[in-house]
Amino acid sequence: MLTYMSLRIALLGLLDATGPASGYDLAKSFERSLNHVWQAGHTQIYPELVKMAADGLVAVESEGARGRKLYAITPEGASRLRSWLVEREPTSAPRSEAALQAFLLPLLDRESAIVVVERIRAQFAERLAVLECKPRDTSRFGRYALRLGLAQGHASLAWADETLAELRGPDAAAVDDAVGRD
Amino acid sequence: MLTYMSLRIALLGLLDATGPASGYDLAKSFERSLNHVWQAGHTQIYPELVKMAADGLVAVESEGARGRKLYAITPEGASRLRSWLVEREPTSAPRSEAALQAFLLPLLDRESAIVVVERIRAQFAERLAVLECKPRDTSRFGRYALRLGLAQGHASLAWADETLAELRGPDAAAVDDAVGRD
DNA sequence: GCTGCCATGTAAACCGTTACATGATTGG
DNA sequence: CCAATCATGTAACGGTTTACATGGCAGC
Repeated sequence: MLTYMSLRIALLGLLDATGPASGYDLAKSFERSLNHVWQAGHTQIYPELVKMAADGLVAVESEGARGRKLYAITPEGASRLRSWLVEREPTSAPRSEAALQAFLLPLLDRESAIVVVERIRAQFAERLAVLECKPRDTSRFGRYALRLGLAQGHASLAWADETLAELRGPDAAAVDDAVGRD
Repeated sequence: MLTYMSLRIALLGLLDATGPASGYDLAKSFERSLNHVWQAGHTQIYPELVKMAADGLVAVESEGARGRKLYAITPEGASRLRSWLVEREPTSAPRSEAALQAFLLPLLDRESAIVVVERIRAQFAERLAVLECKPRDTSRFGRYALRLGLAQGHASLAWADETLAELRGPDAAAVDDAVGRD
């Protein structure tokens, strides 16, 4: 019955933190700063802003060129945002294709398993690289989530390296050392 | 256009690994072994099995008492499963309410932030405790995913502890400043 | 004039959750 | 006999993705 409305919260959070913004701006913000935490495209954002305006959580502050509409958070919206943050017990619905592949690894022969783990590792590494490019100090907003992402990313990479070492076996250890990781 | 069909893969994986099973059995398996990797309830599983049978990926092997239907994976299904595992580049669509709360922490005053992080920490700890209860050696199936979950869980807990220390610690003034600014 | 980005939206299809619904069997 | 568990399903709703669609403005 309960709808979680996390998309609303994310939008309210961005509006509260960075001031009035258009749907377009918010979509960009999702791409830039929130993509490792929550995802949403403009096709989800535009209708949601309309509904949120109807519910009094945001208001159109001004309309600019090219039909650009600037939304601002209302006191009601700011209040709801803080209530959610303090009261909401976070739920986790893990759905990770990488973890699913890891789960099913024993179905494969050793060679194939190594290929799969290498690909998973590459993806973890890429994700981590993206996070490590982000400024850690300048934007204070989102820095806790950034650190959480970094911690999880490093742990995931370490898992991939351990798993590869195990799959390649003790004989391969010497080769590993000589060639280096990755 | 492409649907990822990860639910199908998960079902095929379980059928391949543990032999023929009913929808009910599969729902239990999800709860028991796959819940930290992929989630699905019986209302999703039953219709999906019917569609998979129509597509020739599984077949009803026998019907037992109480209308119990035993599904078995077909050679076609096993082949598709392995192709997916070897070829599929895993995609991640992160949607974590805990991370969202972490992201928005700077909106709160120090006291509230501590309460929120404590709750997040408790949930990470609970998740980890569940994983640590699972047998690590007996069932080799799923053990790689289990280790991945443990690694990520420990990293998440460490993040919570560090964050709490920072929020409570002598640097806490910096957080207050950050909240006050802008 | 063309390319690319700004800026907004709608509609259909798909995936997942919640609620509803039914009946058989086992153990106390 | 009653409760719990086994066992299967359907329907409605809501959230997400993909595809479609439009037009303004800026720089080359």
